Amino acid sequence: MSADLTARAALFRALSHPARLSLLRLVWTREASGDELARLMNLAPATVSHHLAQLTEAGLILTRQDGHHRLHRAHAAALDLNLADVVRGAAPAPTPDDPYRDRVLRAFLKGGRLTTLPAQRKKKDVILHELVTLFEHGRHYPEAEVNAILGEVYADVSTLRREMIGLGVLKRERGVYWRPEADPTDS
Amino acid sequence: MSADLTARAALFRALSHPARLSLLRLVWTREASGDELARLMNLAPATVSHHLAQLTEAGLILTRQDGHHRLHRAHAAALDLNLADVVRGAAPAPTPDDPYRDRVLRAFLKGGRLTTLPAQRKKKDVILHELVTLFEHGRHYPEAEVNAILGEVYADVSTLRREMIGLGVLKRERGVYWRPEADPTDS
DNA sequence: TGACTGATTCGATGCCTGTCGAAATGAGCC
DNA sequence: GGCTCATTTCGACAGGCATCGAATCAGTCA
Repeated sequence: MSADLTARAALFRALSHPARLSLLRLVWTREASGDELARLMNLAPATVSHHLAQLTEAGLILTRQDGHHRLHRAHAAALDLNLADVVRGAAPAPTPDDPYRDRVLRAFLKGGRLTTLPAQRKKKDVILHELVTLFEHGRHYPEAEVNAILGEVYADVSTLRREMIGLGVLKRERGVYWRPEADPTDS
Repeated sequence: MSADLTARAALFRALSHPARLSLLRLVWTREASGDELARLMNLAPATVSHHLAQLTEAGLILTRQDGHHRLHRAHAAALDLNLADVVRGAAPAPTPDDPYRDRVLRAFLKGGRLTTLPAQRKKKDVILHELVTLFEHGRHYPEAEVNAILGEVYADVSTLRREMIGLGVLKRERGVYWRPEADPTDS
């Protein structure tokens, strides 16, 4: 019953640019590396990487390492859906696993500690969503305990706190903190 | 065999915003008027109108007049497509008729003459695409003939010429004009 | 016809996105 | 370890888009 219109919109958003459709079609039957695609499409490698990242995040492209290259191919099965079903919410979640999330977590959380707080918003959100799981639902935390918990992970505790409040994954009132039940970024 | 990635991307673009998905779902089973939708979604009527226009242009919503209201409903049949087919180009054109195009043409072309050249780019493009059909494919036109043909439709011939060249629906070289085979806005 | 009401358009504002060059990263190889 | 090449990230810029209030338009009813 999770409507989650934003997630569905994100799927369509990934498909809403001609260059990305073109990319998908190019890797539909055979694998191709990033700069091969860049050459085929007359785009800068950076731009292709950008588009591939969006397709990957939507779960529409799979990637494997092969020597110096990284080979991409379309995840055709993920697209075998009826449009109307997706719009109405009858189709299964289009992104079963989230490779982007994994990449971000691996990149910034090393040995259980946060190396840097990402500046890019999407990545920061991933990190904050992950870190807030350190708090239990339905419990109230005094600021000192919040600081202790976050301090295990990252030195600049106050920034983390502020960012979590800003994102809404953590709530504060009268110096007491808690983790709200509903994720504010959902539907 | 027409790739026409831009048109396919446009379909996805129409679906790529949560508000538009929400609108589609609201009018999936029952009709609703614009300001009813605005109230339901807590958006300004202007914003809803904007989103409805995009959905309509993509052929996803049908509208009929009823008393003081204009009632909208989802064109569910237009969405009964397989995502992979649309991406690969195997699905039939998602927008069989184009109500937006019709509206623009009716608004600006009266009695076979152009009343005003629209300032809004999307509308101007519609008009220019329509007017360029006055020229045959594979023929070369001296400037005088171009002026004569366009003059039948609109007084400011030089602006029309310039805009068509700019859009790429008309080509010029050494004072000779012709209509290129491929629509530059396709593919 | 005139007036009313809902819908659309216009104009402004702020955010988001596509694009690229340059710099940083990372994976293989010696 | 260092070298090389592909890829990604960063920073910047331009163009596009969502949103709204105000002004305009259009259709209906009296």
